Amino acid sequence: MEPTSDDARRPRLTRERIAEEALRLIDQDGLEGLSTRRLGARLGVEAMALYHHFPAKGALLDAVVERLIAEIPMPNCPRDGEGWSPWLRQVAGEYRALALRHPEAFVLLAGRRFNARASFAFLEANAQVLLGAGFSARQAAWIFRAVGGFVNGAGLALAATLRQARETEGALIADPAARMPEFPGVAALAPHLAIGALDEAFDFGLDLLLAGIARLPRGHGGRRHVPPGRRRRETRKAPALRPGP
Amino acid sequence: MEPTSDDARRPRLTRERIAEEALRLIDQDGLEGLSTRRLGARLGVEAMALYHHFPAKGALLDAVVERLIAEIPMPNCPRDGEGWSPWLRQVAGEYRALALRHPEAFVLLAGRRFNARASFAFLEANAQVLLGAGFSARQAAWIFRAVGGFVNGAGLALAATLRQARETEGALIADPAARMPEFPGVAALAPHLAIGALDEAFDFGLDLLLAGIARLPRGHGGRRHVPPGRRRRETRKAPALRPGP
DNA sequence: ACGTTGAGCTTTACGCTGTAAGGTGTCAAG
DNA sequence: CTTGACACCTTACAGCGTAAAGCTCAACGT
Repeated sequence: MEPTSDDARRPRLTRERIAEEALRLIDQDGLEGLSTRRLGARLGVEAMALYHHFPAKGALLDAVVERLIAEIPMPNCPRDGEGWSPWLRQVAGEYRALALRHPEAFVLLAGRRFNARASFAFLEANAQVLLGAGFSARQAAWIFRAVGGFVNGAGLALAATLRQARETEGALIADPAARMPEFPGVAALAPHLAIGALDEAFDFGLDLLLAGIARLPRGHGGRRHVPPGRRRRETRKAPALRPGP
Repeated sequence: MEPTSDDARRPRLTRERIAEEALRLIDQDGLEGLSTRRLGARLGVEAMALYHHFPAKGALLDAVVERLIAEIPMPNCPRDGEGWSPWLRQVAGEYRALALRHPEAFVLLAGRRFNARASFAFLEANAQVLLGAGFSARQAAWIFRAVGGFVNGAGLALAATLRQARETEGALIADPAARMPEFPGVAALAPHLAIGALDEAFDFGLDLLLAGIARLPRGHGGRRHVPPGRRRRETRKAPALRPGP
């Protein structure tokens, strides 16, 4: 089973090497630039060779997602009741850093369901911290969804902004107002939505969430969360279970 | 310039008709199922005919995004200082409803920068409401980013969940715990992350944000937002302006 | 020492994609 | 009737994901 033969010539293919080169290719040429043939060429191999390591391209993308998740350094989990907030803040920051480093690949993170182990391990660490802080399972799940949703959305917006900035490469950047006389409100907000203000906007949103979470009553029951405002008054959306059997 | 000729035979192509049929096709067969040829066939036309109405497929997708945005009913904008909260809640709910109705297309909304007029008009309405409520431009921009990020992320997660549920079509659904003995935390959260709990999780996150926003000091200056916790203590990420010109 | 095996990669091929280039038909204006 | 523009069609090309079969060669049982 050992290769031992032409290591000198070619370092042999592994899932890890493939996923890593795939990520590099995405970073360089965008998601649409990743094709089995081009990836194979970079690895010194024909396209079909990849299919001995992944059943389909989708599985390869899952591996790239896992590689991205693995890039997040996990700080040592606090077990006391108060460490959860800085912990969440740091993990959220690292997650966002992925969008900065890999704007072309970030949509994979935001758009695909966690499938692989590394992703579950990531989720597990978060769950442990929240449960350890005294939140109920229900609260922890909702907190994860809320923070996760925000971080995904903000990362996606950041990635899109970076991508667009790279495309228009120094061309007509911004032109904040004056270009849209009919949208004065947008013009007023524009400077604070520009690329330089993204950091602060992210911190703002995250602080909002964390402050709200800190104010939650801890309880393993977590019977029902009824916030300041009344429940939505319009007709509730159906829970969207599949219609037919 | 008027068609007036073979309306009986074929209703003529317009950008609107094309975008609408494209959305229907995406809803039915997924984003990857949208091809110029298949779309053309549905419209009773050859693929290349589309290129007389859109310069490229990307422009068509932008039109689909615009169509989606236009689907959001905009409630009459409040001009007083308190109406912003229910207004935001309703708009957020409608936005999320898009993810429910068009799970396959939602990634377009979350992943592409707003380009077209309708999208700007949407942004403008939000800006007007927030500015009218007494928030500074900076605050309004951050609020929009925070709520927008959350709503995009949550919608994406919802869409992914719906998509996955449709794929595994009644097959091994959920299997909440027992399948992963090494991830007890995840197993504990799983029931509250399942498809039936998504509504409540969304409301929870949104309430968190809205409550936090309501607590903001109104001010046109909005000099600096320094929340309960100290600023991020780790080294700040670079603002990510493009590196070299 | 020798045939067998099977992993790892290549070859070939198919149906699909987006779209560039140029052709065709129809209709309104002159 | 001629003209020209517009809307659509035809053809073609390079590239895509991947099914199926072939090649090469180290490792193994006998």
